[in-house]
Amino acid sequence: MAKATSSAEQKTKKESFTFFEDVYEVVRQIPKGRVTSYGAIAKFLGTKLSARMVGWAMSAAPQQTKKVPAHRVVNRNGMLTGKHHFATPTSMEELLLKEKIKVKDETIIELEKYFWDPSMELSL
DNA sequence: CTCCTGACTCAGC
DNA sequence: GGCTGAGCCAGGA
Repeated sequence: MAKATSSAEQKTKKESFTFFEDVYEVVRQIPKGRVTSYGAIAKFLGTKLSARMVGWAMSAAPQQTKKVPAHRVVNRNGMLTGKHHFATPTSMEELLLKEKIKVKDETIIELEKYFWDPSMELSL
């Protein structure tokens, strides 16, 4: 999908943050009660080899003007690896539980059931 | 400017 | 079957 920031994406300053916006945008499009992995987003953005960048971009998510449901983003195993980066280490789990997502021991149960692949959903 | 680290993932042992 | 190493890009010290 084309980004609406095409005009604001000019190289006036830096084009690096483009990657960040893409990540946030995808994450924002995650339906309620669904989750995705860094690798899925990374692959969707074409940086499949750098899933770290996705998670790293998430660390800057709260810095963004627009809120990003980073709690819906987990690692490939469904583990809430980034819960410690939230306001509280339990906020992520609680948010997921509110989404009717089963979380046990910092890990999402039946991840494939809640899994939401951007390259699949947004591609269709 | 160089080195290290990081919310990941895969391959190898 | 669990641990380690390497690859990825970007930013901070």
